[in-house]
Amino acid sequence: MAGSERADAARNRAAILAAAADLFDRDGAEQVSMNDIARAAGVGKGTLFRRFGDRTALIEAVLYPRVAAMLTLVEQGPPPLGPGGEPVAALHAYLDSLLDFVWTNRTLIRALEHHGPYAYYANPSSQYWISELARRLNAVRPGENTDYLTHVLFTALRADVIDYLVSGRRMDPDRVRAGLHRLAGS
Amino acid sequence: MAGSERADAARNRAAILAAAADLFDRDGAEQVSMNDIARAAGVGKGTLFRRFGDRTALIEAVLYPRVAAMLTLVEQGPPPLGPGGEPVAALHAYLDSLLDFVWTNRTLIRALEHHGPYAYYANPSSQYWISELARRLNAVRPGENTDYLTHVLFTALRADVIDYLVSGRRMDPDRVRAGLHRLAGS
DNA sequence: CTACGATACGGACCGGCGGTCCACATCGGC
DNA sequence: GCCGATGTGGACCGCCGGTCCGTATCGTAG
Repeated sequence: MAGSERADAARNRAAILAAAADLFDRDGAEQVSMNDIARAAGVGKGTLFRRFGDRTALIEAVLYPRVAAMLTLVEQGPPPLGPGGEPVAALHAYLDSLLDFVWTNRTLIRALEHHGPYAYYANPSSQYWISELARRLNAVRPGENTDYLTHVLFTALRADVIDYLVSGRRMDPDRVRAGLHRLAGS
Repeated sequence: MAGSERADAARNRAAILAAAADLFDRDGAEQVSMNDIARAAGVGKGTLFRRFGDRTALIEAVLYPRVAAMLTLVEQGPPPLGPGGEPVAALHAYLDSLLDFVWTNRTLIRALEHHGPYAYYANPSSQYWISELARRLNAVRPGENTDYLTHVLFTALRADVIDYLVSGRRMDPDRVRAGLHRLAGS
């Protein structure tokens, strides 16, 4: 059957994704080598690269379902996060969700951030989060130039930044949240 | 002579620093291996590690004189950047200087940013820049809690962020500058 | 049930990295 | 000119991400 996946291949793909997710979440993505993942999945290294191409793609594949879940909430969920809500509430709900998402998946996202020059920003998901952020900011501040503010807010939502503030500086996550909302304006 | 450096050792140290600075500035620090530097300096790899310990320390050593120069201006130069100026002007002069410093040395600073979890923030220079920023912010906004704002501003001054905005997004550096000043408040 | 091409497998292998080690060379005070 | 302290350089180490290819497995056509 053309375009379809052999049964053993599908089994291995699932095993690799599960093993990678486990190891990444437990040890931090930067500490886990491709060999580690292959061994944990009970699979040869070649299989792993054949399925996913390279390390970055594997990380993105692990992250993908979590991105998709959040995307669904943003695009089709109930207000204020979903469409149809009042602009100020929509903006704040969006910031909260992003903050939560980044915090929960910080080890994976950090690994993407620290790969290549603009690799993280070039990621399609990032592009989407940024443009959606710009949209919601503009709805709250029509006419204003929110370009720079958009990027500052997005940068303040980087995993390494949040992680540094919360884990390194022991800043209360609610303080971070409040700071973000304050920057975004009422 | 105890504590002193043999003549050949001093010569090699200078050669290594010069070669490293050249290569880093020309090719971007992330592209340059320790072997490259050793070869360019006409020195064995062992010598390079004996002098500087590891890659991070070498990068810091290359950056050090530039940091020291800026430090002198901040601590002993004429107002508004140096001490004695009016608080608002002092803050804005400081932001401008930091922006300029980061942009000029972006390849070196990026290399530090992408090393270990909090390596960049743990760097003594960073600690100083941050605390000085907090001081000047507080002088302008007495009584307010400027903790989070301080870190957001400092993050907005990361080399990878500025580089992404200016080189990647083609944002006018003056726009970045204006945005920073706006965030810092009048 | 068999035969057979397409597909997938796994681990030896590759080049290059940061970092270490140590037999040997050089330096410089006496 | 002697000789211990200091410095040197490149072979070497373990590990990384990524590739290659002889072999095993799959699933279909007959």
